[in-house]
Amino acid sequence: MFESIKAVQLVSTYNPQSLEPEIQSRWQSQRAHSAENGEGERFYCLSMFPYPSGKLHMGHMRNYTICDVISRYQRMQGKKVLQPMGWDAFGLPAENAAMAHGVPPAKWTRDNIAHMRDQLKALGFAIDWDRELATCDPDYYRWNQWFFLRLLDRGVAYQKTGTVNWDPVDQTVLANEQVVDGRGWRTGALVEKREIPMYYLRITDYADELLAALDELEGWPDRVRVMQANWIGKSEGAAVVFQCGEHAIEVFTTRPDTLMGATFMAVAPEHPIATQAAEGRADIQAFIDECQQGGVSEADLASQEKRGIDTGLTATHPLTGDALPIFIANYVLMSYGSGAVMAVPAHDERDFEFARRYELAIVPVIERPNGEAYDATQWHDDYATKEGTLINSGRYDGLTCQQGFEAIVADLAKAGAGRAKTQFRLRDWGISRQRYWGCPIPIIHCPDCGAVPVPDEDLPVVLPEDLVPDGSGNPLKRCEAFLNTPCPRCGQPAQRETDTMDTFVDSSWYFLRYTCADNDQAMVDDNTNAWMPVDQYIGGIEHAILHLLYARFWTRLMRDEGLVDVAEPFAHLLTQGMVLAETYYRTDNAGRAQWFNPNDVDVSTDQKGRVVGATLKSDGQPVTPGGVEKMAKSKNNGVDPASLVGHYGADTVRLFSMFAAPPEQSLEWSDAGVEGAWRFLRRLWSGVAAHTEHHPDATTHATTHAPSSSDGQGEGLSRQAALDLRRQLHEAIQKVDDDFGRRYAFNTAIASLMALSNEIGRFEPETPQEVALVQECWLGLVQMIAPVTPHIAESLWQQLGQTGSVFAAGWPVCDEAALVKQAITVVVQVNGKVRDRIEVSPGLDQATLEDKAKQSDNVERFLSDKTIRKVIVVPDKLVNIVAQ
RNA sequence: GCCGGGGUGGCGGAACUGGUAGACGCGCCGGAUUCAAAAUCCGGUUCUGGAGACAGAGUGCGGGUUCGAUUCCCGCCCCCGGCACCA
Repeated sequence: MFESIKAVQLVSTYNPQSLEPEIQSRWQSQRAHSAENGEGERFYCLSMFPYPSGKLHMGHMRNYTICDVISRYQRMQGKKVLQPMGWDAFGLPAENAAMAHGVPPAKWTRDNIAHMRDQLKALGFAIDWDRELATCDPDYYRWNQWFFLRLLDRGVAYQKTGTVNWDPVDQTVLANEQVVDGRGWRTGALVEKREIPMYYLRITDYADELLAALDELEGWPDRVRVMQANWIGKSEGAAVVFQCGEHAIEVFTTRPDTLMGATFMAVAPEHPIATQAAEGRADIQAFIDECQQGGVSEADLASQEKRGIDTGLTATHPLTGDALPIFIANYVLMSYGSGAVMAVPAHDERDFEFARRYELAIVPVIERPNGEAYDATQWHDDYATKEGTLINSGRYDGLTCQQGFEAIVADLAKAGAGRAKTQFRLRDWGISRQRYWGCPIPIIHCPDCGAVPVPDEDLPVVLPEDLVPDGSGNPLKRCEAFLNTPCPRCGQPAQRETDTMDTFVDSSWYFLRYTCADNDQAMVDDNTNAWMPVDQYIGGIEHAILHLLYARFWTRLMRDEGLVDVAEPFAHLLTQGMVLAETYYRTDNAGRAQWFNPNDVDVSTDQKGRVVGATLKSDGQPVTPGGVEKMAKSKNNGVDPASLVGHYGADTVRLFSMFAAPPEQSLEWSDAGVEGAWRFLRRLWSGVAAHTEHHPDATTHATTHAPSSSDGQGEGLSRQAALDLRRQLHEAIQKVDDDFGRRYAFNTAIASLMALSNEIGRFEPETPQEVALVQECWLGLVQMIAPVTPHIAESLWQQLGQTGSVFAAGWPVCDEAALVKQAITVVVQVNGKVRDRIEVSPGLDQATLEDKAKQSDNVERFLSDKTIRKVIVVPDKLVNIVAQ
């Protein structure tokens, strides 16, 4: 026995560096991952496609491993699986790289794609590479342009002005990301808000449908549905008209019941009333100018100090006729509603703060639900109640909020000063970007004909790929060859639109294109309807709102154009968590932190394993742990998947990333944890090797299909240890099937496979039937681990005497008969505290269980001086004796 | 500021429908093997007290419901994601 194991170790060691490429080339030559394979039901398994930033990072690796495990599991269920891959290849980072290195974005992007494609292939994902696409290819983006023209025809796409960040030094539009503390990231200049003409898509026309359909998206996480619902933000309220001289100012309020408590109005700095008020008033103009500074992002606007200025103008309250002062306020957004609000400081927290600051009247018009007096010096959350009774509201006094709402809206309507109104928070989608590296908007500007659509036969409008941006505006504006073209309508010299499309346009329909990537005649075709909707979509939670909402919207636009049947593109959604790692730093003399990669740091622990210090490997001097953070360049805590794959092989890295955390939670990277995954695979390898060496005949009765109860497995077993092992195998089959197929709890599935592996290793077969059982166990284990670690599984499958691919073998079948237990453990509690555990046969009746529980010595000890009040019996589980 | 999520041993996590808190892995401690080390194998490992049997405490904090709460309810604290031009 001892010698045979020794021999096995000599002839057979786990060497993923040679094994994995060999298995991968076999898959490739057999076209194992083509979506054409398989007879069964279709299963479309999709990952959010990567931005080709340079090299694969851990977030990609995690995303695609989850997708691959699900794809391979579904394939083992006999389904015809589509798992495609592509590149979200337009975008800002390519322009930044171009500026830094003087290389055109196109070259940088395509080089990155080539490198990252190789990295993906080394990870052994079952991707159908025949369907690969990149959004920067004219073959792809021509359909963006073609469809945009359809949207223009239908009036879904239209032009209006929008606000952008303007860097006055570089004379360029900045992305929100490029505005740091209100200043341009390169120039440090104070950023200004600037209005420019842009193209928009009428997503607001679909607001109701996009909202209502969320209820039916049962395969989506609740949190994503809630976030989207709140983003769309449907609110029922009233439009109320205030007169200001000859101007009518319309505002929207969700609380018309508080109208009698309105004591002032506030308008956005860009509002026409503000512009009017600034005439001849330098102080007001100065305030407006100040508001024009800084970035346009809502986070910046909403978190800044609430400030305002009195315009000196007043508006007439539509019901009381009172003159309300009109303020310009920096917290009122021109882009939401009408850019003006009525302020009811007594019942709105922001208005309350503003009124306190500028000493404006605060008039409570709802009684506090708790009956206490209104305290105008301090905000209390119940001031925003909708459950009170109206006061100080003239003839509305005594009404409930709901009654007041209706009565006041009715009176406003009668007076022609308002009406009930539904308002959405959602705004139309601005798709114009003043950038080079994107899909050109197919418009030609003619001095006579205006904005003329490019005729379909002239598509695609091809983006020149040799330009290098320098940070000062869009290089397309200086590219004569692109710019100048005759007007398609009148033929005289005209210029192309130089704005490109938001990259969210590219990512709003790429999943449709995978189904027909080789079709050069149409955007989508019959294959699209055959594959759609996507059965399982996997990607980062950071896309919960924008990308996923735009994709839902765009799919509806294509439905309404008659191009696809479905409205909802993604039936099931899994939002994966981020990948984190420990950070280490030192602070230099200037107080700046210098960050060190975890790979370059040694950590020391005390006798109990607690971390007591960390030192830099290169100099042995201490570094400070900075906590666990998202892997990022700025904290230098990124771990490169490619180098880990080089060291341990893909299977180890895949196994660790699926084992260390459930997919929806953040995953903390740990080199020691990767070692653990590596050890497990080596034990698995040597366990199988020992079995096949020691029992070579066990593998000669090999089957080419999954073992199941109908094969007569399990017959002839009598030893309890053998029955227990077989039960553990079949419990694992049940558990892993549920974890992979329903729960997506890959971590617990792997845990039970590790436990099963430990049990097989402990078991020493004594009869030929028991050897057959061990063979059954190894086969089942290899099949079940295959979706996670496909390379080692293919190899072990063959070593166990099976022919063909483990993925063709299907999924092991649970034998219910094997699950039956002889004895179960029942917990006995006294007053809710566990005092004993008793072994009983299953299915015992309540009275017997209760008696057995009371006979326990330890239980008697706790009951000695007490009277039993009540006994709760949960059959096969627990007895709780309540005593005093 | 607004919307959403999270917080359990030294660490990652498990406990799926209110019923044994800590599966599995890492780390650490002890042992075997070794001239020695690495690797490997075996045992232990929530904390406190106890030689042990066992007892007490314990799931971010404070309260509540319940025979029983990591799980449900109320109030707080901290961390993370998104906020419409990063992708």
